[in-house]
Amino acid sequence: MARPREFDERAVLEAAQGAFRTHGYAGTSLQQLMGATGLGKGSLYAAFGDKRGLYLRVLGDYAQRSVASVEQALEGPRAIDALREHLLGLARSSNTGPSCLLASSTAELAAVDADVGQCVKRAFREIEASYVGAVTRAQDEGDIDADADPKALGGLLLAVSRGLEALGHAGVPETSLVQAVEAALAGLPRPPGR
Amino acid sequence: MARPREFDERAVLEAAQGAFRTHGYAGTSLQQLMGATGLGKGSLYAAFGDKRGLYLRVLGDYAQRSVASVEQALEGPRAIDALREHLLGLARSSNTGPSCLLASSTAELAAVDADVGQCVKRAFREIEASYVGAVTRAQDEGDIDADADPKALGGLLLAVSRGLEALGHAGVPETSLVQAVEAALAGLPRPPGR
DNA sequence: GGTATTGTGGACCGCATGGTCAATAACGAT
DNA sequence: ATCGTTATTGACCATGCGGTCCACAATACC
Repeated sequence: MARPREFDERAVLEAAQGAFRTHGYAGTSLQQLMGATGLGKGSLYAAFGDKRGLYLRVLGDYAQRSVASVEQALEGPRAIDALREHLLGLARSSNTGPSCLLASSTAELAAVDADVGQCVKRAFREIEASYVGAVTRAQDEGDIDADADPKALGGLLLAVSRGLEALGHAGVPETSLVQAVEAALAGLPRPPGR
Repeated sequence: MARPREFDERAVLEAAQGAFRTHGYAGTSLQQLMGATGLGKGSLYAAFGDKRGLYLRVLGDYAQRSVASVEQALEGPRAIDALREHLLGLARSSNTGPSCLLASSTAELAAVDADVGQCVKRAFREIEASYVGAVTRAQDEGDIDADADPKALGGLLLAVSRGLEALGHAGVPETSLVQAVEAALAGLPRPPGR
């Protein structure tokens, strides 16, 4: 009952996400958020509490989608191929667009805001679990040595992926990142006797 | 001639560095900078122009030292051992202390401030060159397959190192990072027939 | 149609921000 | 001792900040 909202919450969160990704948390003013979302100050505060509340919502959304996106990308029939495509995709795309919110919130806030820290830590754990799962499948499929520790390899893949994001955003050329990905894949232990 | 400075510029830059590393660029106020450095507003502005000027000086210093630190760490007699120690050191230390200024400035400013972008890009290029050099030496010393592409492996090591920094700062446990480092080292191509 | 309820817009607030400036202090040179 | 030069201090400024609040609008319910 009563007056319904005039805005689509999803769209507002995405607009705010764009602003935060481009300027960081402290660097994004309420005016910018109002401009990006099209909402007035009152609506923004009524809906999300305050700037930090909005950020937390945006970050939560972003983390969830990031995790889901990795999970989905690694689903392909042949895990090793899915991994390759996924990492090459990261290498090719991390140059473009605003920075990953997981990366920027880690650098800017994780150490200083417990909620942010918890959110990104959890996201990374889940993404790592995806990588571990992919490695395990690749072992089952005979593409990675079954004696290798999937946890260690998953952790390595996570580190590489975060490195790609950082370097891409810093302007390291795409070809360089692609080569690094190829080297990482080449370093995955092959099954013996094949 | 004239009145000499009362402060040690090096000390001031390091104090400012601490503040910027902890709170980011936009998140650090002039009051905090004054408090950290012990300088008055006027002195700060007379010496460095403005907040951004101070940040650029701090970042430049930090980048230079970071590059030098990696170069020095990789100097050991046996390149492969130096690499291992260096990466393990990163894995163990990236949990502690405020974030790496290269990481935070990349996330917060590289895309939006050309000078910052240039500085971090250059730093990463130089660090990568150090890794490439270490790989080449390890090849000469018979610890890495001479047929491997040192550029690709150096790029991979750079990506791993940046990933370690990000994940450590996000609170990923040290043991996880150490395992990832071991996996990365284990994946470096061994020379044939040994 | 009236009313209760919720959403919206923007005026408004106190304050901290980044930045300027002029008065003053501390030196080197002569 | 004087003077020119530079460093330091902190008062001062305009502005934009995050946040609050209230009058008004739009709906659901009866």
